[in-house]
Amino acid sequence: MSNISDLIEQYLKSLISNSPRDFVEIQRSQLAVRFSCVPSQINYVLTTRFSTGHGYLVESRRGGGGYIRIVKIPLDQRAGLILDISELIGDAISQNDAEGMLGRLIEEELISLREARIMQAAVGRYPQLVEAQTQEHLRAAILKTMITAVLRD
Amino acid sequence: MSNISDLIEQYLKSLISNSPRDFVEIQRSQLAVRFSCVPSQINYVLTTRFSTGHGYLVESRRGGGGYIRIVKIPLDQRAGLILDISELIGDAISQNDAEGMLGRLIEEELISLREARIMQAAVGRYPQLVEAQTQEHLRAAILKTMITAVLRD
DNA sequence: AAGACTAAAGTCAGTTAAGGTCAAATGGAA
DNA sequence: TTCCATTTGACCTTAACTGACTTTAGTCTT
Repeated sequence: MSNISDLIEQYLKSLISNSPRDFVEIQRSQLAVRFSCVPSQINYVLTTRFSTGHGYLVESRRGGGGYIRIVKIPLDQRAGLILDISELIGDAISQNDAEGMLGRLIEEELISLREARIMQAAVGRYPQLVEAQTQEHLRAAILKTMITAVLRD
Repeated sequence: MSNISDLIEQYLKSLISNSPRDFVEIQRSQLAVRFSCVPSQINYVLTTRFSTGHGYLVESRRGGGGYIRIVKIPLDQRAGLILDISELIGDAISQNDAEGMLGRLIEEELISLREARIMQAAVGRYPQLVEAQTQEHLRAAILKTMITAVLRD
C-alpha cells in the first residue's frame, strides 16, 4: 500500500472532505514538492482516481498563478440518475473505473457495502473465459444491468 | 511431505493465525525469494490451498506497490454453506438454474431481494458478447464469486 | 501594443515494478 | 507405467513513476 499515488489520493480526498465546499484548489508543483515526486505524477493521480466516473471534475489553469481545482460532484437522486450512470459507464469500462463507480455509489449511500461487494465480484476478471477487450464490454453491460436493477423503484 | 508448496502453505497459515485480523498481505516476489522458488509457485499454492473452497479469499493488485491479500473467511455455519453452494453450482450453470439458486437463497433469508436482483442481473444472458457454452461457465464463476463475497462475514 | 520572459500546467512515450497465466518438464506414488 | 501434484520459466497485463517537450497565461520591457 505504500505507493505515493495512494498517499496523494488520500491527501486530496481529506482536503476535499475537510473543506466547507465540495472542492479544493491546489498547485501542482507545490503538491509535487510536498510528496517528493515529479509534477506529472499529480496528473497521473488525477486521471486514475479523480475521473468523472469517480465523481469528480477537474479544472485547471496554466501560466502564472495557475491552479488545479478538484470538484466533487454529488450524484443526486433525480429521475435521470440511472441514465447518467449508464452514460458514464458507456459500452466498455476497465475494472479500475468500475470499482471507482461502486465506491461512489457507496459514498452516496445508494447501495450498501454488501451490494457493492456483490457487484465487485461480478465485475472482476475472468481471463480464461473472456478475452480482454470483450471483458471490458461485458463488464459495462453487466454493471449497467446490475445498477439499473438495484436502483429502479 | 517436505515439498515447498506445503512449507509455503504452513508459513502463510501461521502468518494469518498470528495476525490480529483475519488476513495477511504479502508480496509475491519477496515470498518467492524467501522460499527460493519462482514467483508463479506462489500462485500455485494459492489456487491449490487457499481457494474459496478452502475458506479463503484472495485479492491482489499488480503494478508498483502491488500485493496479494489472503483473507480467511471465518469458519461458522456459513463457510460450509459456501462450500456446498459452490459445489452445487459446479463449473457451469444455466440461467434458469442460477435463478433457482437465487430463489432459494432468498427463501433461506441469506440474501435480500435487492441483492438477488443484482445477482440476477449479473447472471443474465449476454449473447452478443459471450458464446453460449462459455456463458454457462462464466455464469458459474461469477455466481460463485458473488455468493462468496456476500456470505463471507 | 509587441515581444520577451517567466511561471505555471498538460501530454505522452518510455521505464520500472509488480502480479497473472499457461503449458511444459519433473517427480513421486499407486 | 500411469497419473496426479509439483515445479519451472517464458511471456503477458497492469499500475506506478519519470522526464523531455509542449502549451498557456501572466508580467515586464521597450
